[in-house]
Amino acid sequence: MATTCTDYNFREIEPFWQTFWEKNHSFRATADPAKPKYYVLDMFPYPSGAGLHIGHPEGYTATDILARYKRTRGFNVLHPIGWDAFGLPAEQHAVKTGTHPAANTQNNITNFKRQIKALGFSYDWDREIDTTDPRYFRWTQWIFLQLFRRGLAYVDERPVWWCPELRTVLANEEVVDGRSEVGGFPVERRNLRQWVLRITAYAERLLADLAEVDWPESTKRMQEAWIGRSEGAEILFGLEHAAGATLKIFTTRPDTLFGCTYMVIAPEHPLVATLTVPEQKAEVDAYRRKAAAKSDLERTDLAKEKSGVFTGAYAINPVNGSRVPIWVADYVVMGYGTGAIMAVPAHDGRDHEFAIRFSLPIVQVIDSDGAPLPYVGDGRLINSGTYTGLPWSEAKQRITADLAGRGAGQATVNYKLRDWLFSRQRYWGEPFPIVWVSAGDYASISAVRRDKLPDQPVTFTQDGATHYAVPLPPESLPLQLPSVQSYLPSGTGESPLANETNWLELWFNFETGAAVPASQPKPAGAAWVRGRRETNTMPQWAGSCWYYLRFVDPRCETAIASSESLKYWGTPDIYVGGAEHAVLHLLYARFWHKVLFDLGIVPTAEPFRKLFHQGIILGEDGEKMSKSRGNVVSPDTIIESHGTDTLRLYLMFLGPLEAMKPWNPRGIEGVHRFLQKIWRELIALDGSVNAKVSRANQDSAELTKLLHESIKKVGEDIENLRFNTAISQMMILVNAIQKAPTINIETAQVLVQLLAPFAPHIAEELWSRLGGSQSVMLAPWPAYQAEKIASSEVKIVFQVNGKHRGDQPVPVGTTQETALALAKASARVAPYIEGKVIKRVIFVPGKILNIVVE
RNA sequence: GCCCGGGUGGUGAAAUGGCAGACACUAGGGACUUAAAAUCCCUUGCCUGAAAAGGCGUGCGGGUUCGAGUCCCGCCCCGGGCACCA
Repeated sequence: MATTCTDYNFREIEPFWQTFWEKNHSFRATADPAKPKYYVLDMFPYPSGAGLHIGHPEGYTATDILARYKRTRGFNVLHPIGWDAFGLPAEQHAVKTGTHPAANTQNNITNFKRQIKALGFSYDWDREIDTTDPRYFRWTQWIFLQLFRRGLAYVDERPVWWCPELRTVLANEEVVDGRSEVGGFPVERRNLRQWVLRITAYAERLLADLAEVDWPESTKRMQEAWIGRSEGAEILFGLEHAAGATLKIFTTRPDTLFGCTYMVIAPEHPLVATLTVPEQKAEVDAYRRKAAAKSDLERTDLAKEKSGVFTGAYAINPVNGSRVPIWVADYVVMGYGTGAIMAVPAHDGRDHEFAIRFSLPIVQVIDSDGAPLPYVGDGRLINSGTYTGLPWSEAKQRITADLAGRGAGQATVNYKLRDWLFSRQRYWGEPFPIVWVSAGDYASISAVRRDKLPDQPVTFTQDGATHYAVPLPPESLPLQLPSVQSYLPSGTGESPLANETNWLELWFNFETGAAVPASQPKPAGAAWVRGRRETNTMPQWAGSCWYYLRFVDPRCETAIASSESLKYWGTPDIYVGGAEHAVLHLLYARFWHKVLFDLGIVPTAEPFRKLFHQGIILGEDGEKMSKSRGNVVSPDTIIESHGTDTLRLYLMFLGPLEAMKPWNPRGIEGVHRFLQKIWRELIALDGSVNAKVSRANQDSAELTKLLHESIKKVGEDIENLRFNTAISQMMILVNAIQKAPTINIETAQVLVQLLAPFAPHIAEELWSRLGGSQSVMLAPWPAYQAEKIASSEVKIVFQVNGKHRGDQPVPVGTTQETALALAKASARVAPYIEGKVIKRVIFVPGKILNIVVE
């Protein structure tokens, strides 16, 4: 059972074995309680029109090696793949060509599938999923409804990029230098009604549980920074002009409260209008307008010079009653803390810069031990009334506690993490399973379906009318996308779905989810209400937030996956993908997973126990691969010229998996030659087994030792994802086999087994020709024998004062005395110790003897 | 500015604190060949030397250690991420 070629003809061998695997369903994963499971997950690709990028096969080859290796170690391996297929490019293509995004997406998937199959990955294709398939996004919508029911989804006005010329909302990547990518028209920020997910409710757990996962430290640090927990205090400042009114600020430095000489509120702060005195109104309004017109980019660009205006109002410092001027400045942002700060110019760089610029007083309250201001270090308090003399950490607690006692403040924890903007004004995404109804209808629905609704109704108000969000009954899912006339946004800021009146405006049965266009008469029955569908769609993240759960039971029609499947397969044992997802995808997925955990649906609190990032492969020029640079390498080209086994091996031999490394086409020849050499050593010119390979042959002790060392090293390296050194070891073994006049056939078979996870096609072919039964994939991984590796002799290195002065083979177990005697007798060592006093001898048995002399 | 990585031959890279440069690539020389390709052998960090051998060498400067690419301190450079976060 092999091909008939006589030389290493990868063009014949590779398709042959790919067909074999496909016919035999070699990689189908079936739950088997008798076997331990191992779930290897790749970050599933977005099927772009450009096809596979060389970065895809890098990570996918790594996981494929691991998956194939684990199978031979007796694990029941789940290694699935699918498509993250909603998203902007397909929509843009649809706008341009008028073809349905689904058609374009299917074309791209077909192409991706062809490319991925050509790489010979051991995916279980029976589990293929596609996030745009209604049978899949039915459950994405279902999870949304769980979030909605638990009060974790709400509606709010949020700023988005708006292009007046195109009359459409733009994504960040569609805005280049303040202009639309298409057409180059100016863009502006505009508030639109958006769905928002309350990820901040999980901030504490998302942070704490990072301690439980085996992830790269850098990724954990990035998530920590993104969550941005800081402890401090909220402090209420009284307002001079309005008795009883207060201004709430957040600070991490309540210990510096006596050094507060002014306050700053964000331009968007709701109190700006009421605080500002009439004389300052014009100036403040002008400043606010200017700040609002600025993009985030401009606002940070202008950060070099602080700007701001005085409101004319004063606050009262709760700790000492001093009168503090209130300013408006855009270096304070509304989205963090309370949108207002107490400024302590002596101990904060930004406040200091601002105080200098506007000649505001600077009062030092922490002893800097002579260091210049601004001083942000620790120290004892000065100029701080009864707190003077306290160490700062103690002062923080005392001042906060004292303020709390008087109702003027409290200890708080703040997060940089914001709630997640979860809607897009686009066509090509999951529709929200939500219908908006009137207050009256909501009340009647609430009377009978209370358990399906959140504790607090989700509402928005427009043109004086308040709309209430009602979920579709889960049994009525999926809510499919209607076909539309145009994929262009409606022009009002709503998605193209807003133009589909018959889909949008409806009579809605809240018991069954049934819908009838509003243009038709209202059907009979108490459960029918007048509604309008949500026109937003979900972002691409939605589908990728839970796909790893669907893989365990991809065809389940009663749940996201059956509880038995979730129990057996659980979550991925290893997850491999790019570091570009370090924050967003990996944080969003953790959030959803925790919600599902709280619902009792998944058995663990964390989705990805072990995570690994493959490094980026750069172009030959050392730059990031990109179309515009023209340095993109396609896997197809290499497969055509050298075969996929060579490509796989080369990708892994380039360097450590996690490293960023440039593509170097010359190196491909090296690994290709390695495969040809293996073929030549094992197979004769006529295609039969080479005469030097026989069951009758006895391997030399050295070759036997090397073989067992190689079994050990290759296995260990695969477990640790150090594929480059595993390949080096195989090269060393093959070089030795080449030099041996004859080898035992079992040695050849073991070599083929070691090679199989890396270069599976040639391995299958050789295995078959060497007389192996069925597939090399079914042969258990060879075991090494420790006693075959142990040798009776070791080389001991002689050093004098740490410098290498020769070496000598000695029997294992040689004592320090014997070694020292040998060293003294050595012609190379002797001159360095002659006439010198030996101060000390360092002896590492079997390794090194270091003689320290005067 | 802050937070992560990283800096080793002509190149990609190896190296539990213990012989720096494994394994490859490139280049040079040789064998085989009418010739070329393929294949095989030798050389390939720098300096001195015919050789044996010796000296120097892992971005720079210090330190710890019998011994440092590896650990510590201070710099420089490159890459990535975040950034007025109170």
